[in-house]
Amino acid sequence: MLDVRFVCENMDLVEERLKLRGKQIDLTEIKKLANERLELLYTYETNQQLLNKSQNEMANLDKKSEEFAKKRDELKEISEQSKKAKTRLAEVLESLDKLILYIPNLPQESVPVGASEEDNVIIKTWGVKPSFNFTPKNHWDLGDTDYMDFERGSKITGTKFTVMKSYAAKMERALINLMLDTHGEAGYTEIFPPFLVNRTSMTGTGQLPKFEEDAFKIEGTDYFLVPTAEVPVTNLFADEIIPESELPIKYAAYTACFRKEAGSAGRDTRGLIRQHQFNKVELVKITTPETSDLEHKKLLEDAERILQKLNLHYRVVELCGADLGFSASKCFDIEVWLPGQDNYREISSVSNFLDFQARRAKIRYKSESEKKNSLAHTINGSGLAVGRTVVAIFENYQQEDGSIIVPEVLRPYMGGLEIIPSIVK
RNA sequence: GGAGGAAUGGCCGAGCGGUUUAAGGCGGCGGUCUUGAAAACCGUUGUACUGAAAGGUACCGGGGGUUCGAAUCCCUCUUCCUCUGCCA
Repeated sequence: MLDVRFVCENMDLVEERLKLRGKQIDLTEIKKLANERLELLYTYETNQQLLNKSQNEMANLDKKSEEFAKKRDELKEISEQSKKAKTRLAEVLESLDKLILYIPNLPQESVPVGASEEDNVIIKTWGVKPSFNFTPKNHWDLGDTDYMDFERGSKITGTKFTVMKSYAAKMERALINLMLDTHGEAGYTEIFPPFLVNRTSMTGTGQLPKFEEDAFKIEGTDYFLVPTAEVPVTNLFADEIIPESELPIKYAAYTACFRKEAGSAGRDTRGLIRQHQFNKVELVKITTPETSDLEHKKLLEDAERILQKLNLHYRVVELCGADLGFSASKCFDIEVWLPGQDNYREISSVSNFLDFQARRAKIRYKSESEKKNSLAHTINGSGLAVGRTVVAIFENYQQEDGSIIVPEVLRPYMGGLEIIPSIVK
């Protein structure tokens, strides 16, 4: 969330920056509540001071004296006023929280202006599109049903759940290991977190309260299925103060991810692209404000490395204001080339949140030079979405007969397998 | 799932409703002494809000209550430990 104080003192700037997201947001109610908070705080603290100062006096008075009774009644009056202010203060804070938690992060100044994803800016292209002397197939034509069983997935669970089988199942597992090993070599510590998180964690990283309809909730509990490993891993440091010497913290985590995909009904109905459950390896960094921009760019490179190892053609786009996620201040998407769809598709999203998540989750660090505590910066990115990587391999490495060449770097992870036999009839 | 016990500062550990301004110890930091170190001694020590500052307020697992006044009494929730049941 944004700093209430900053919002009140820079209302014009904040409104201007939020416009980059294509949204008009009214901040006057926030300012009103913030002022009331200060007034109440003053009333409460003045009364408390009076009460505290009377402590010794009361202790030393004869409990049966008239003076004691008189003083007691006097203090009772003050105490009641104090409690009233405190109650009202709690209400004001709650309303204030409610408002501020729904306000998205400010886009960084460098973020391109735009109205939709059409306005994202391509900043890099790596590799070349593979050429085929035949018409490349979709991954579902290459995989259905012996490698990817869409129908039985729907039967046992529901639509947008798929059963991975045989070499495709092995490839999911192999990719997870390849990704975790690669990131491990780059200095990321491996984390295997719980797949269920509580409401506080979901709020800390910004999935709640605004996007509850996107999350799967376990009935009868306050637990949510993780929509991304970002949630458990970033919240590892919630409510903690990290010594600066330990920064940057670099974590890599595999989890299954669960998303309701509310609002995207009718899109990507076929194939593995959009699923309610998918595997993902996520990279998370906690940094100081000074280094977050650099670490953001380095994290992008770490994610790109996987595609480079797999020799998959991709491009990097910087998201324009309108396409930016709620918590992000700046975001790069990596889009892999999918010949079967004749299109680039997002396979990784690498965001810098600055102190937006840190303020929500209370992730701080102790500065060595100044000996004070400050909010940390958080960064994360997919490294990569595993299911979509399988899609990319199937479509980019297909041969005319429908068999699929296993990328060399993946072979040691698949028992030396070189070719996935064709099941195309 | 059942039965007990516990929760106090970075850590350990005291704490009869009002000199608690949370004792004491350890650790950390600074200093004295020393060629250097150790030891000893002295000082210091968290977080948030508020304030220009001095300072003030709050925080003894969370929330509520009793009281002029709660770390202390009451209710409730959570977490951890021990024993026990079931279990990959």
